[in-house]
Amino acid sequence: MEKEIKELLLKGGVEILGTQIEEEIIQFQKTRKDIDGDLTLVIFPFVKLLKTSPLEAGEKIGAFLKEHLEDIESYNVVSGFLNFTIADRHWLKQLNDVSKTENYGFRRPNSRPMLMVEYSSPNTNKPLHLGHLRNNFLGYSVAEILKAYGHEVIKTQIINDRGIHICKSMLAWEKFSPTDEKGERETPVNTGLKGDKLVGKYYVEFDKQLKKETTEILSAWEQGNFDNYPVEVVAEYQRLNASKEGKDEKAIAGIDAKMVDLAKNQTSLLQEAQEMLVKWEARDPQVYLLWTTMNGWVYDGFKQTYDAMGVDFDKLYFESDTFLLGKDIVAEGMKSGVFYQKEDGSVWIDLTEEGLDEKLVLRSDGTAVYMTQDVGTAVDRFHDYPKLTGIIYTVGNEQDYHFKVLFLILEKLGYEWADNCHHLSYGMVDLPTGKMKSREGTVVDADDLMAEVVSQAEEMTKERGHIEGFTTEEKNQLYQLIGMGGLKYYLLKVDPKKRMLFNPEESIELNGNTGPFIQYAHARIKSLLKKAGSYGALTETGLRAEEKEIIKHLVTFPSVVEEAAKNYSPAVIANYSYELVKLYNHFYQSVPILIEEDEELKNMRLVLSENVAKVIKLAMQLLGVQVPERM
RNA sequence: GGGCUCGUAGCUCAGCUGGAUAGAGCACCUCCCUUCUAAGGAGGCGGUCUCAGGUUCGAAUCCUGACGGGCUCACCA
Repeated sequence: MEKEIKELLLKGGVEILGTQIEEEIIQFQKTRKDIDGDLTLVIFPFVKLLKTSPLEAGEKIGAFLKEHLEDIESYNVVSGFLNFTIADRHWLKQLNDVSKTENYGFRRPNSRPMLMVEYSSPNTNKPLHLGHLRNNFLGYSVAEILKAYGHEVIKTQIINDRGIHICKSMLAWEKFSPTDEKGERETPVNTGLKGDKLVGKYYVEFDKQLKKETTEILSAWEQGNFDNYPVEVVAEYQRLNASKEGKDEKAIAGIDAKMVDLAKNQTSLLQEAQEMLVKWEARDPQVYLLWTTMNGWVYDGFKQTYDAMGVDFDKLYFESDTFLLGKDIVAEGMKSGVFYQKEDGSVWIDLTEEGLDEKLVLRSDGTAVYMTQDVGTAVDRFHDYPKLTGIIYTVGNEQDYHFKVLFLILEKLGYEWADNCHHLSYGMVDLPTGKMKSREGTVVDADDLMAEVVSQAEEMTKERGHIEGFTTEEKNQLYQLIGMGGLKYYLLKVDPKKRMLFNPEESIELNGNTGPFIQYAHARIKSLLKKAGSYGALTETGLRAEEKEIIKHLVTFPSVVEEAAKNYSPAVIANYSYELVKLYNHFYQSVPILIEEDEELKNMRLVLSENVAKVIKLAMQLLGVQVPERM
């Protein structure tokens, strides 16, 4: 309808208004609830053009449109707004269109260019936590949204499986894991622990032991005991110590931190970890075996968590395979003058013209930094997928600067796809008690949280569900579906870029703007349709305001999908769904359906209900939320 | 200090490229289950859209500045 009006105005502008109409001044909006009409055209922009009063201009335009469009039944002009009332048959036709289209709102698959969505990308030393849940749900959902918008999408993650931190947990396991009667150290099998949890435990253990050894060294130094330490370290310590003289508290704290670092580097533990890294890089068989084994544990553990989350990947990248990438690109970039070398051999890029800093891309010893790898990995991916046109990185907003620099470097290197790379930056998830801090043990573990939410769903369902005749398995599936649906919806309904508060109690709430609220509406419609049995097709009937409102909202779904895709925002979908369900619930409560005696009206209401259920299901699919037939 | 980002009801959040009297949920208070699933619906209470300027017929929305929160500015990853 909007399109038709727009075309008509563009074409007929000169004829009725005596002047050409520019497309930008044609602005539609929803008609206010308390005013008659289904669609509103804003008149103000025309006023200037016509040099008449808003009322006069509105009347003129209204009369013209009514004359040419038969679906416009009437119009009125209220203080600069032209409100149209549109014929019921128009809305019924729209409903019919929705009804005939199976995946309503979705574009033809693979009708748009290929994109890659990277998400999750965890550190193998740390079990997944609440923050990862937001990351995973977001990444997965955005991938689904982009698919629905027609893009071909590759879901991927890069697994951070190498580096000094990995050696830390390996070393701690070798040194501190108790052995059982068979002489075996702890494994997921003999402890019953999830692999990622077991490895995480030793990573924590490493830190604990490291801290202990560091403190010992520091206290030895304080007592003047410097045996066995390199002279330059001792000298540095004494220099730092002397520099404390006359400084304020803050400065002293800074110096203390430096002294801690100094001592830390002298610990046998850290030195052993570094030796291990060197061995790993040299592919030492023993270290490599240990590395493979422990990583295997982690992957098994992560797999369980991913399954519970309901996310998946089309392709995995491992940092151990990619950490050397990018160095040759730097070499090329040096030739073309994008990078430059300092006297000590380190390589940099100057981004000061862009308002950023100088950024290191190769250390003076020639080794790569994070940025180098990221450049290499990106280029590598475009080799792996020749059809690829862009990458979306789902990474927390603490890396905003990093990605800004990364994209700028890629652009300067002349990759035309750099423009299509996007950092899907999301805010941290806070707890009511404040920030999550692993040191303070305030991290919310992903597995624990999911289990909690599912058991909560079980409790609620037992209390008020309609699940007579369900098998145990069906019941468990339902609990899973409701619990996870609630959690996903809770984390996705907020604009990704905003920092959000995670309130454990609210996350398992079922009233209001929640997953179960939406799921419930779906189940209720399904139950209604089941009771109705078969029913006829749409015929020309009158429409109540409640029905018209639903249809109006239904038909915006395609543009909502588009908006969500363009903004990489599942929140847009969530809010749309919530609005739809509210409209439907209102209708359901105030309009008889099955007991309606007029068959045509009953049919129409059933078709309407069916399509609301359909769109709810499609929208929830985009969030990775499943909807039940009964609950 | 520089850069980025956020600031809307007691709390958690919507408000798209400027449009009519700023919306939901939670919490609190009233009502509604012999009509189809009440995990629902109807209503009430609650706002100087952080502040100050500016642009405009018109600003929560755009611009500038201030204030407040967060992130970031490593030869760490």
